[in-house]
Amino acid sequence: MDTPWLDELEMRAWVAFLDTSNLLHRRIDQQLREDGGLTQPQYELMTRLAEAPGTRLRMTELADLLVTSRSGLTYQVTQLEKAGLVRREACADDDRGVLAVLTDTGADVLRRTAPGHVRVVRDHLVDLLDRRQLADLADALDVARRRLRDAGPHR
Amino acid sequence: MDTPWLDELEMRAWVAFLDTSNLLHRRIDQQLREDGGLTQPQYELMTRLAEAPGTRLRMTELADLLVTSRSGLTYQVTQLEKAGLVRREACADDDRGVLAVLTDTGADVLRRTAPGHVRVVRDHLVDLLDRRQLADLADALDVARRRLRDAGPHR
DNA sequence: GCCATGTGCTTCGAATTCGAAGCACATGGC
DNA sequence: GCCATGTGCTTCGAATTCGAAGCACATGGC
Repeated sequence: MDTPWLDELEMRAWVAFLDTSNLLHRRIDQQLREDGGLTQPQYELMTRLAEAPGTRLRMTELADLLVTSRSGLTYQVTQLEKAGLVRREACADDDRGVLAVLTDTGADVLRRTAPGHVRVVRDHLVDLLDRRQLADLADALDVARRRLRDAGPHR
Repeated sequence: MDTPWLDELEMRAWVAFLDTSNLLHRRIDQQLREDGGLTQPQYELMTRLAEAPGTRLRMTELADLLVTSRSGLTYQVTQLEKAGLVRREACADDDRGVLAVLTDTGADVLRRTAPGHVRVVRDHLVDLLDRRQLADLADALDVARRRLRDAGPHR
């Protein structure tokens, strides 16, 4: 069970990943706050709903997509519901189930907020890389994502 | 000020980055919790101290390295101080300054915890990529990191 | 149909996070 | 030297996070 320590290159990649992820997260948070209204978790939640067929998803599916805890999702959906951006709907197939649905107001807010958000993502990551780098990044991280998802669908 | 939306490749890279970063973060958290004792922010904090000359850093420097808020850092250092893993020291040059110092106990705990942590990082990211991919990843994210750090040293 | 077990979501309390305000010392212009 | 302003860190209260426990319905064996 002896695990070799990270060598220089590995460490460089890992620390760069960690730092960039932290910094980007913080920057996005800041932009969204200034832009008013939404927090980062809320924005991501609504985005996933917007992309889903019928702009609605089961709570559990949504939690998995967002990589968040179920209780955390309950809280955020409740917040967004109070703000009128999302509503809950009973699930037809399963009486225990709950669907989170993006409201029209929610879709509007998302449309207004998106450009600023994309601007940040472009300025600090996407536009800094050429096509090949983007493709490589996507490929590399896809592998990791698949591994992570396979290893632990259990929460 | 019209910002082009992300095209398919850009979106793929961005979502892969977001997901991988969330998943990895969660996995690491889980491993550290099971391994007992430390949380992820605490582990990272102690690692940065361990790497620093004299295993000590000014609070502000540490906060910047960790990409966390100053108040958040105060809290975590206090926790670690209670646990005897870190201690505070007055700063010689500046009476306002505080140094966080890794204690011997802290270094021991870190040594015991590190292998399991590296194992997770290897299993879910580093070992999935070949040398070229690692180098490309490090390069790409270095560019982003530099941009993020330049754009906002202000908190 | 009954019941043991599983699943989906929420509630709960404790821990952690944040930014704004506060406090103490540092710095530089005069 | 005095004072206006800056900087380093902590305190504060409010918001958010989590996992464990709780509750309701679902499922499948018999």
